[in-house]
Amino acid sequence: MKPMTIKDLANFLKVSPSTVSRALNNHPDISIEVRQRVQQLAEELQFKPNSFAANFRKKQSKLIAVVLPKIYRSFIPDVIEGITKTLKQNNYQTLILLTEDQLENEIAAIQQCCDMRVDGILLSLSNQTKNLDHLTSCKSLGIPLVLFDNTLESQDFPSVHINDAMAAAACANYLNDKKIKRVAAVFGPEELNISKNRKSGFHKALQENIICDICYAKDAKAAYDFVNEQIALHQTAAFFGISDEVLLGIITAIKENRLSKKTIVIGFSDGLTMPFLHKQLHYIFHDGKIVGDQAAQLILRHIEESPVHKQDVEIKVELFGA
Amino acid sequence: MKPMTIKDLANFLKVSPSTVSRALNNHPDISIEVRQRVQQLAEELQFKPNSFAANFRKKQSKLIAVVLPKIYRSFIPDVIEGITKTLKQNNYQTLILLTEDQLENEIAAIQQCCDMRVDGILLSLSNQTKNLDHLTSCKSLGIPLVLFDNTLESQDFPSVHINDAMAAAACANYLNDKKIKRVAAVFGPEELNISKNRKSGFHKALQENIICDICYAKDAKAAYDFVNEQIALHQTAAFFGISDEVLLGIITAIKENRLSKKTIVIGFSDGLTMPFLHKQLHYIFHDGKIVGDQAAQLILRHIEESPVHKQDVEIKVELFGA
DNA sequence: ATCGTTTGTGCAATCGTTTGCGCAATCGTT
DNA sequence: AACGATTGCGCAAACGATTGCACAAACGAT
Repeated sequence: MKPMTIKDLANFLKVSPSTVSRALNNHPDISIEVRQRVQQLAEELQFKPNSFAANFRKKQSKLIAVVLPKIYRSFIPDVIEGITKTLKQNNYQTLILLTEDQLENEIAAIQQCCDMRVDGILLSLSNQTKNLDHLTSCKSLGIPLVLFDNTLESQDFPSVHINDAMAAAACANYLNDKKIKRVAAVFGPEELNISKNRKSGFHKALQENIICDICYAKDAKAAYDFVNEQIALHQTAAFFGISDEVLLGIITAIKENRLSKKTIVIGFSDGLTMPFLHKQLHYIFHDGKIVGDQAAQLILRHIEESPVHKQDVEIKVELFGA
Repeated sequence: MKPMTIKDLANFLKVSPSTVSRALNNHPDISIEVRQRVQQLAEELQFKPNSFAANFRKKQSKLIAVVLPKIYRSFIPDVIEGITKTLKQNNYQTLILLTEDQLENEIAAIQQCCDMRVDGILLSLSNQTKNLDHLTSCKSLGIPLVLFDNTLESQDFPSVHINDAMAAAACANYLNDKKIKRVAAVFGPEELNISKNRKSGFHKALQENIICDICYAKDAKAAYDFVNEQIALHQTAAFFGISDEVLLGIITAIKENRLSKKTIVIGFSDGLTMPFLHKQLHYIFHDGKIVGDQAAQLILRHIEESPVHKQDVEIKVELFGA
């Protein structure tokens, strides 16, 4: 048997389809009594309007696409959680497209989003992405887009992220206060904007008399090797790690060297695994849920109040730890 | 200016809209020449058919919903990666709905999926879910659904997961061979089917003369506390952990007790963080990508070849480690 | 009683693609 | 040459909800 339509409901109630439609949408033109009668019957019969038809007519999908490189083990899961939660509350659904850090996939994903007429796009750039040329189609189609996490400065698209430079500076200042002589700093892939910003913030704040060895680690293993090396060479006793991934390498290395007690470790973390693993960890609590929530709110604002002036969101962070 | 339609293209090419539509869809009724002319112009003008209209007409969304409790730090990210990759290759997009382990959210999510007419649903049960009654609407609407990871036996819906009992038995056998006297086994939340299956498999295989202390840990901290306790009480030197989460607790505890070298740790892991953290770890490699890929393939089969006979997929796993 | 308003409802067009069916033109067979 | 089969394309009717507009009824004010 065919699914019910608005017409069926209308025939049954002896009103016109338009009335049913309006009643269901709480249109003020319809009298309270009729509205209730319609809604009640719809409820009883479990009638669900065909969303294809509605989307088609209204030209909106109630879909927001989240385009990102990969669902890493930390941070991103929280971001997605934050996004879906906020979107759901506003009757939007979340679409996930992964780019695997390939620019071509990112381009294809954006194209895909445009083709399927999503109502908005949340984008975290691949680390191959050097400019925003591939986003022109969004712009011309009028699809709102906000950048989050790994972003690029842009006139056209707002972004949401923490103030990486300032947060990294806070870490540097902590180390300054500890009067250390030397620190080993581990960043992520060099091309990532996050790496760049955190690195420059860190360096600007770090006192000049502190020697700083640096490394761009693509994964925990690379950080681990670097740390072992540094310990062997300089008995380094202070480490800065840009992410949970590299902190894992750092912490594993100092534990294996039996140095966990006397070593300072500081960095960026989502506050779960790493602080548990190493109780003395000091960290900038980088809360993905907030980033996700803010990004979602921003895109919703752009969807609903058409031309909003471009405005970035900068999330405040704090230094936590023992 | 309005976006182009098939009609515009048709007028321009002096053919009928139906011809354009068929040409674009490579319908064999259309001659090669016409087909090429149409496709070429479409390409040049960057014409994209309105997917709302197409979906509406064809009654399909090309959307698969993935409904799951939460994006934990391990395993699930891989599952999602596997799912999206396979679906994308088949021109489907992935929708994420999180239930936060609440049955009511799960019910609402399923309802939502039905309302928006997704083409299929991949569901990992919340741990409050004791039966599959809320899935009847999918059944009656004919929306294919496959269960994955945390599942329940069902006549109606196929499922994909590893053979938990057998994998846990493999761990037990490893311990049998090591001639240990005592083992502490840490499971996840008691109500999880995964916990139940792994536990019973483990116990059935474990030799009777081995003393086994068990614990249901809701997180790493609980596992950690339990392990510390066990070490204090019995100098336990063998541990079994059901997931990366509890393994983190176990490993952290034995490291803090300076026991990492002489202690056997075995369990289920996604093969990333934990084996890195503890090089001596033995683990059942529980690959989320494969689970995701298989689940996606299964749902696609159900969508495309209408009534497929119900058939579960059991993924083979192996014991890895030092 | 008459003439604006307001209020509530229905009519019918519309969104853009797909698809069943009809129909010419072409082809192959005897 | 005549006839059925095939090929290639167009016509027009869907799909089901939304919405601008028309319009009747009810109302209030003069």
